[in-house]
Amino acid sequence: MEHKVKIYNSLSGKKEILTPRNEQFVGMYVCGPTLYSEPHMGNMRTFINFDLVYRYLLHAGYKVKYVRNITDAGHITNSAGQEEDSIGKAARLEQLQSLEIVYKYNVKFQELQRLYNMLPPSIEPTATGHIQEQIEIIEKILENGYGYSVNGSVYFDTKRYMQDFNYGILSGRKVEELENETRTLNNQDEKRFFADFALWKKANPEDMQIWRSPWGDGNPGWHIECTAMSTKYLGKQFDIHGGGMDLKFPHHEDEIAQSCGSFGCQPASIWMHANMLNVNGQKMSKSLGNFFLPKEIVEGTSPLFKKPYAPNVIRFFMMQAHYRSTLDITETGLDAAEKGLNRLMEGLKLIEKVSHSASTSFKWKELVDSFDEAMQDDFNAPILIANLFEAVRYINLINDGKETITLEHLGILQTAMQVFIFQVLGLFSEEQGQDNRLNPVMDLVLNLRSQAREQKDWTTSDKIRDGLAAAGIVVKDGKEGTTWS
RNA sequence: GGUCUCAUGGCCGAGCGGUUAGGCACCGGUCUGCAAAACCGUCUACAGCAGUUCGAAUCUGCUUGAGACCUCCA
Repeated sequence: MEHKVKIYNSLSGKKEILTPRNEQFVGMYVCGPTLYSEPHMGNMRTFINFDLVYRYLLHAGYKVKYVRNITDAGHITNSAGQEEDSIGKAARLEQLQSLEIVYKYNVKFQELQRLYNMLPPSIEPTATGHIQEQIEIIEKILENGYGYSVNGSVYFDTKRYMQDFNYGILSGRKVEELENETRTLNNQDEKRFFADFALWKKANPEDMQIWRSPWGDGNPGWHIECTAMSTKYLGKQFDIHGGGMDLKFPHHEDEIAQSCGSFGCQPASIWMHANMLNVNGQKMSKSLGNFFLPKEIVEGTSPLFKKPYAPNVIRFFMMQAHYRSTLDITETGLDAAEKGLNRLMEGLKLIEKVSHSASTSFKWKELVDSFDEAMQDDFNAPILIANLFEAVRYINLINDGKETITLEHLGILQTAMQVFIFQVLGLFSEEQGQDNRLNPVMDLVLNLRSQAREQKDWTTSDKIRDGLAAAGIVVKDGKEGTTWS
C-alpha cells in the first residue's frame, strides 16, 4: 500500500508530505519530561499523542527511530528573583539527592507509559549521560563565533547569530518586538543582549549536580541537551522533531539556533507541536496547581472526578481530539468516552459472530480505506474513530440482517478494525484484572437466578439482581443469556 | 503591553469553498416478565456584523469573548 503521510509542519505552517531523508527510515525526536516530579495528565497527553504518531508511522511501514530524552539535569532558572534548579529544589524538599529524585520519578514515568499502553521509544537518553556531547557542541558554537563565555558561563550570541540566520524562524518571533516587551530579568548583567541564552551555567555553591567543563564547573543550559542528543542518535539533520506546544518558544527556537550555530543546518525537516490539555479552559500546569496525576484518575482519587476511569478510556478520550487542538478534560467528556469506547469494543466482539453472505451490500472497501486516509491526514484520529464507529454501525446492521457482507470482506474489515484500534490507536484488547475467583461464584448465582426466571419466580430473580446491584455488580439479561459486570 | 491561536447543535469534538463527521445526552422504535443493557432511527449547529463568491462553518475585514507564548513548563 502506498503511504503518503501528511504532517502539519510548524516551521512552514502547512501540511507537508512526509519524505524521509532516508527512504523508509524515519528519525523522530521528541522532548521528554523533566523528572523533578511525577508527570501529570497534561504531560501524558503529549507523550500519548506522539505515541500515536510513532504507532502510525510504524503501521505505515516506516522503520522509525524514536528518540525521547529524559531531562535529569535541573536547569537553573530565574523564578521569583531566585536562581534555582528544579531538580535540586525537589531534592532539597524531599531530602534526597538529585539522582534519587530523577530515579524515583523515572520509575513512575515508566510505569505510566505501560499503564497508558505507550510503546517504548527506541531510546530514552538522559541529559546527564551526555554532558560531554553537550560540551562539544558548545565548543563548536564558540568556534563559529555564535557564543561567548563570561565568568565561567557560556551564552549564545543571538545578535551575532541573527546576522547569518533567522532567529525566530519557528515561533515567528521578532527579536525587536521581544526587546520592547522584556520583563525585568535578573542576572542580565552577564548577557550581552537580552535574547541571549545560557549554553553553560557556572555552578552555584549549593548546586547538587556539578560537571566539569572547559569553562569551569557548572551545569549545561536547558536547550543544549536536546541538540546534543538528537545529533548523537539521529544525526545533524533528521525528519521529525516533536514536543509540547509550550516548548515552541524559546526551547525549540533555541535548538534550531544551536544546530545552525554549530553545524550550520536546521536539525529537523518537520516540527510537530502537540497542544495542551486544559482544565476549565485553562492549560493544566504544575504552577497553576490545576493538574492531576494519571494515577489519581485511574484510581478515582482525584477530587475533580467522582469515579475512576480506566487508562483505556482516558487514552480513547484523548484520541477523540486532534493532537493540534486543545482538549478540555471533564467528567462528562470522560463518561461519554467510556460509553463510546464500549460501543466500539462491543462492535469488535460482534464482528466475530456475525454471519456472512454471498455479497456485500455496502461500500466496504471505501470504509476500510477511510481508516488509513484519516491517519494519513496529519494523524487525524478523531476522523479515524468516526469511521470506526461507522464500521460498527454496519456490523450491527449485518447482525440485524439489514446489510450483508461476504466472508472475505468480513475478514478484511475485521483485521483492519483490529489493527487500527489496537495497534494504531493503542487501545487495549481486554480490560484486565478481574478477579477470576468470582467467575464460578457468579456462574452459580446466575444459574440459580435463571432457574427462578424459568419458573417465573420474579420475586427471587429480582431479589438476586437487586442484591448483586447493591454489591456493585450489574446484571443484564440479553438475548443470548445473562451477563454481569 | 506585544505576538499568535481559537470561537461549531444540550455537552464533547471533526471539518480547511459545494457530500446531514462521529461520540455522549434527549426523543421515537426494536428487544424484554419488569428493569437495565444492547441495537436501529430522529435531532441540519457553526460568536456578532459587514464583504468576496453562482455558492462560506470554511476566504477577507471589523467587533466581542476565550486561551497560549513572551518566565520553568508537555
